[in-house]
Amino acid sequence: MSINETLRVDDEDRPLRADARRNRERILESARAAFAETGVETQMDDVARRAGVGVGTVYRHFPTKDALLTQLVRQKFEQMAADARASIANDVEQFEVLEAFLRRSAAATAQDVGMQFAIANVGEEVWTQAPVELAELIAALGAMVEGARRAGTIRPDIEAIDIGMLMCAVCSTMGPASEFDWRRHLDLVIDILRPRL
Amino acid sequence: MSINETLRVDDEDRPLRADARRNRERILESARAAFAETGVETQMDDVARRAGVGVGTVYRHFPTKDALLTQLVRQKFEQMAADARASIANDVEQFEVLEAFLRRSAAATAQDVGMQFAIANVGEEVWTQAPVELAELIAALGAMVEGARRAGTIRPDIEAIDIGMLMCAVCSTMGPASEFDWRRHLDLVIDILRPRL
Amino acid sequence: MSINETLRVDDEDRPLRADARRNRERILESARAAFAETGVETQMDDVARRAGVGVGTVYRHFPTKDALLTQLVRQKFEQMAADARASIANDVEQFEVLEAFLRRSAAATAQDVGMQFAIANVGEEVWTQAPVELAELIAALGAMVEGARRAGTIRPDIEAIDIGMLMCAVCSTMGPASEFDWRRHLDLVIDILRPRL
Amino acid sequence: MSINETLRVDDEDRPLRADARRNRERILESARAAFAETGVETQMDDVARRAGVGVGTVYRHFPTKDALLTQLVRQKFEQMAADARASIANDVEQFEVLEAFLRRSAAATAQDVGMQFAIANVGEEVWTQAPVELAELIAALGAMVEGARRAGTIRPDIEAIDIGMLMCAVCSTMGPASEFDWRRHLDLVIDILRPRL
DNA sequence: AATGAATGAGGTTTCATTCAT
DNA sequence: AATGAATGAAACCTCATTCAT
Repeated sequence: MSINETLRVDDEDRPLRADARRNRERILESARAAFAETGVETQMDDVARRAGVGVGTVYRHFPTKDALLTQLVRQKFEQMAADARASIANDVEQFEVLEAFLRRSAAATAQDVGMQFAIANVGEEVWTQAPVELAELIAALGAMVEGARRAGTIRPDIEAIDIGMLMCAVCSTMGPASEFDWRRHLDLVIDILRPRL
Repeated sequence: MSINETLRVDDEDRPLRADARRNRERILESARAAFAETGVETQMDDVARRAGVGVGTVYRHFPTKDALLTQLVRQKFEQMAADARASIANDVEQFEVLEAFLRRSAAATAQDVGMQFAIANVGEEVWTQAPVELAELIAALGAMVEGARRAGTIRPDIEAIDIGMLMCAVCSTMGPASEFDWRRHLDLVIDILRPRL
Repeated sequence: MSINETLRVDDEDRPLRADARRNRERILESARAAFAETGVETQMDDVARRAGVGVGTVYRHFPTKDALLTQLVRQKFEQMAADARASIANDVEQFEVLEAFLRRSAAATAQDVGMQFAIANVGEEVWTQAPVELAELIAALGAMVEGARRAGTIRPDIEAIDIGMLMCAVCSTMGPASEFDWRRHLDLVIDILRPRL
Repeated sequence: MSINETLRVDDEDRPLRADARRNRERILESARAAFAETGVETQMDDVARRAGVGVGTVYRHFPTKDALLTQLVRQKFEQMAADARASIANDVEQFEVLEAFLRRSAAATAQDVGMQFAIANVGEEVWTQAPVELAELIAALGAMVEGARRAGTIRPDIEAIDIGMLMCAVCSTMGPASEFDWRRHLDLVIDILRPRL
């Protein structure tokens, strides 16, 4: 969670009281778990129960079920972006950095497919609800791509947004009942990224 | 739609009365449109209204909202499988056949993304609900892959199921609010399929 | 079924065509079985299916579910009345005739409790729907009571209607899940009827 | 209503908030009235409207229409059992106590026949849904029977369960449209209970 | 600030009855 | 006369959200 996040409520500018902040964390945590298990149809009461608070409290922090879900999405992208930025710092060959990042991210998502699908089911608007975090992620990916391109280790026409798209695609084949093998999918995708000999 | 489909009800062996068959068609057609527009939360009453029949009639033909959705899925796969089979008949280079099929299918799905997402939102079980149609589609793809492999025009480790997976992935990036360009996605995917030089 | 019954439809004065009469019989028979098994919530479609006719045909014969049930009630009382009348003919001690009749009727009803409860659940109006048949039954019981009273073998203040009431009461304790032993109930009832020493 | 009842929710161990308890009472009261008037087909919305609450509130207190009905049954038996126990306390001749109890109970039920029939129509399972309360009632009746038997004022083979059965029978002849005179029925029943001279 | 009871619009499904074939 | 497809008014129940305590 970003520095911004821990210090401020969504719309107001007052920092949260310590207990309120703790509640907020617990709610987000419970929501993540709940949506992961039950999918979008998870009920707000469930989230509240898991967090050990009343529904009212959940609503005090997130005015809407959608708002809660959105926050979850934001966090996810934020974490990925942070991870991506951190990777770049390490001074190694950039394609390898990128590949490692993709494998790490995919594995992480696979841990949490329920959540992933819950998010997807909200509808497309999710993307538009976390524009900042998404932009940051794309930026970080852009840096990797740039580095790799200079080193000639990536297919030259690949852009950062392509990477995002392909990752999303890989995640889309992860469902628990999925007939598909997302690791195979990821391998193929990484192959696309390599420059043709 | 198969011959079976148009002539018989699911469970019984009597052909449907002419008017009943017409209604059934209209319901399916309306459902397709409705789900495309409104997504899974489309209400049965809406479907009925669009089809110009009472809800009861919808329920007479499809005992459950899920059953209706399932039938839609079945039809979709059936159509794709039919298309795929028809393509093979034509005696041309098999990779080209495959590529053309993929472009056609993707374009068709793009016309109907709402439906696509409605289906996805039912949950993963969809796959298991149209096993026959799916198997037929995979079989047809298998024939193309086989032909192309013999001709050396496809990456040799590609299997029919990979094609299915990649197509699903492409479709998953189609959403109306999607930031992504599925045509680009498809191009990349087709590139994966080609043999490395 | 009375002579009246077999020759005429409820409201009209034309005799039924042979096949129509056969259908009517089958519907009544099926209805009896269906209500016995499933209780009042039996659906008209079920009755039709059992009878091997369409719902429309059921409705042609009985304008209403209630009408069908009513007819069943009528038949039941008619049969009992017929049985009662027949018993009297035999020239034996009248209390014994009565007792035998009660035991026979109760046993018969016990065979068919489902039907019995279906009838009860229609609501009280049932009584008012078969006034003629009921009156005939009461009349027959009256004859027995009269005979027994003259012989001094029945408690003198007992009237025919009391017998009807007590029989109904016995039947009400017959339910399949009933904790009660209706045979015991019947024994007690018969004891009431005897004159106090 | 037992002390338990008024202080606690069915499944949990927390006492109800004052307003919730009040609502619960009102719902039960309204339900009693509604079922009395309209019978089993009374709709949950009606109950809610009468109680001046939303349907949701009714469902919060009683998860099912059946659960609501069951609670009504429970209360009824509980009240009768309480009445029976209280009667015993008074130190008079036990047959008279029993007779008075029967007359009181019958009269009370007669006030509320609709309810009585609503209950009956749920199906036989009602008995099994209030086993505790029923057992308590039978126990109390047992005490009376025992006392009377020792005093020789009751027919010696009568058991408590017989009393229960006969009471049910009397109630079954109470319907508003009933041709029968339940007071007469009750008189006859009480006569059975007396010892033969 | 937190709680959880209350709300009630709506969603799916049923089934007695009608009516075109 | 018979058929069974169509109808659509309910019925029950859910759950996001509000609001009194």
